Amino acid sequence: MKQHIIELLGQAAAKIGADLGHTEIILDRPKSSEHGDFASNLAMQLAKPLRQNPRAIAENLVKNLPDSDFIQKVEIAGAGFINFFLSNIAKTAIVKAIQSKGEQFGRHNVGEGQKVQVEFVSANPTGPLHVGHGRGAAVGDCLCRLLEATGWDVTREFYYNDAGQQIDNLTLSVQLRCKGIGPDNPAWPEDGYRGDYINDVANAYMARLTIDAEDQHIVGKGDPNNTEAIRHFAVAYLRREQDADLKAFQVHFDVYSLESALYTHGKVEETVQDLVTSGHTYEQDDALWLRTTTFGDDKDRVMRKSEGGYTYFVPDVAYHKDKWQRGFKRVINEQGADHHSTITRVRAGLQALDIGIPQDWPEYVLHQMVTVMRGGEEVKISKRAGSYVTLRDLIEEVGCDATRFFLAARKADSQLVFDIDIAKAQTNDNPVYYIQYAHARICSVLNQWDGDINILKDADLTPLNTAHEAALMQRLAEYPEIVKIAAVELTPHTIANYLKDCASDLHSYYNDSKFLVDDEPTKLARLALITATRQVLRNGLGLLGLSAPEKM
RNA sequence: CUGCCCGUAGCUCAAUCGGAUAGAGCACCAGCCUUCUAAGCUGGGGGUUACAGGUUCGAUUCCUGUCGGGCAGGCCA
Repeated sequence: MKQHIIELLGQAAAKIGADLGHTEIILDRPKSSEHGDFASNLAMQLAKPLRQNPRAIAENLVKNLPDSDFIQKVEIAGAGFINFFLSNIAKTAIVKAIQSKGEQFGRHNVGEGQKVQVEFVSANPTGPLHVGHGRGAAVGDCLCRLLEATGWDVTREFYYNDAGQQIDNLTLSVQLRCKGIGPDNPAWPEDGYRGDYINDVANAYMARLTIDAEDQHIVGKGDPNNTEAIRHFAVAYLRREQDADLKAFQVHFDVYSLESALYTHGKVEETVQDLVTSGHTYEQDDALWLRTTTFGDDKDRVMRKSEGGYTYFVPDVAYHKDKWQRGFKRVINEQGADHHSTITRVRAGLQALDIGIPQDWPEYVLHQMVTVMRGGEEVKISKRAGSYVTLRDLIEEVGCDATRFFLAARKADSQLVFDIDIAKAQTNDNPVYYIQYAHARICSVLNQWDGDINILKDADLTPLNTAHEAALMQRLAEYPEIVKIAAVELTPHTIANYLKDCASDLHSYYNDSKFLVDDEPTKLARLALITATRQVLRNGLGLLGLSAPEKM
C-alpha cells in the first residue's frame, strides 16, 4: 500500500515537472488519525529546488495525482503535508494479507540467506549468571530472532574465557575450599572468589561427582592437591550451571568457543606471528607491543608481557580472526557496556592483520547496567561477598517470560531498573501479561464461537467500519515495517513497544464492540479481524521469545 | 584529567532513523462487569524534553558548550 502511494506521488511529481533527483519520497504514518493514514512531506522537500511555496506545490501535486481505488480522499494540511485517507478496501486488505501469510506475516528477506554470527552472553565460567548476563541473553537472543525473521542465516555463539588469570583464581578458591579454608580465613587471597557456590563446587569435587556437560563427562578426583583436576572440574561444573540457566531462559547456542582451544590449536601463536610479520609490532621493556595507535587507539597495547604470557587482547584478536576465516562477513557482538573499551582494540588488532577485514567489523551492541530493586530498595551487588542477584533467582521468582520481557523491552544503551515487585505482579502493572492477555482473550472468543476458523478467510470485510476497527487495522499494517526497523537498527525493544500498542488497540476494541453478534456478516468480519490480530501478536511474541498463552 | 553511553510527567519508560497538539503504564481523582476473560476499558489533572547557543520551513532527535548520572582508562579479564 505504501509503495502504491509512493508511485502515485512519483507520477504526480513527474507531471508537474519536478526533478526528484536525490529526493526520496517519504511516507509517514501520522500520529493522529485526523491526519489520515499516510502523510508525505514531499511538497516541503521540493520547496527549495522549485522555489515555490510548499502549500502551492502540494496543491499542484494533489491536482495531478492519478485516481486510485485505494484512496478515499487526499487533504493538504499544515505547512504543506499531503495526507492520504485510505478507502475501506485498502484498509481491510491487511486482514487478508495476514490470513494468507500466517506465521510468515511480517517476515522479510533483506538478509537474503547471508551468514551472520551473533556472539552474546560469553560469561566467564567463574560463577553463576547474574542479571547483567540475563540482559545480554535476552537482547542477544531477540536480535537473533529478528535477524532470522529478516532472512539472515544466524549462528549463535558463546565464548568461554576458560584460560587466564581469573581461572587460576577460581581454581585456587575451590582448592582452598577443598582443604576447608574459607573466605574468613586470613590466608584467603584478596582476589579469590568468595561466593557460597565455590563451596558447592568443592564439595562436588571431593564427593567425586560426575559432571555431564555438552560433550564431556568430568569426574571429580577428590584430591585437593591435584590443581589441574580441580581446574577442569570447576570449569565444567560452572559451565553446566550456566547452561542450565540459559536453557531455562529459552536461550540456546549453536557454537561454544573456548579460549583454551585457541591456545591448544596454535591460533594465538599464529596471530602473534601474523602481527609481527605485518610490521605493526615492536619490542620495548622486554615486552611485545602492538602499535594500535595506528588504527585509532589512544595508546599502544602490550601483546606479550615481559614475563612471557599474552595479554587477554591477543586471544581476542585470534578469536575474531577465526570468526572471519569461518566466513562470517557479518558478526555482531552483544556485550555489557563495561567492556566498550575492547572495541577499538579488537578492531585495531584485526586491521593490523592486514587481511582485508573492514574497519567497522565486527559490529557491537552494548547494553548498559541493570539495577535491581526489591521492596523499593536497590539490591546491592557485592563482588567481595560474592552475593548478587542471579538469573536463576529471577527466573524462579518472576518467571521466564516476564524476565525476558523486562530485560529486552528497553533500549539497550540506557541503564535499566529491574523492579522485582513489578515484574512479579500478576496485575495490570505488568506489560507482559497485558500483551498475553490480549492474545488469550481472542482465543477465548474464538473458542466460544462454533464456526470453522477457515471460513473467515472468505469473510466479507466491508462491515469493518468503526474507528476502533480502523485503528486496529492500521496498527496491524504497521507490523512488517516495525520488524524491519527493529532488525536493521538492532533494537528488539521496538517490537515490545509495538506489541503493547497493538494489545491496547485490541483491548479498547474488545470493550467497545461485541464480536459474537447476531448479524452474521458483521460477526464474521470482526472474527476475521481479531484472528488476524491474534496472528500478529503471536508472531511478535515469538520474536521476543515469549509464549502466547491461549488461557490466562 | 581523557574517552564512550545516558539525561523526557512524582516513578518506570516511548516517540517509526528531522515532522503536525511530545505519548503509555504506575501513582492520584471520577466512572464502566445480569452481556465474548475487569490481568480489561473510558475520562481528568500532571512537561520550558537538564541548561545555553547553533544548523532550517520544522529539533526530544543533528552540531558545539555547560551541568548531572553511569561505565571504562594495568605488562588484569
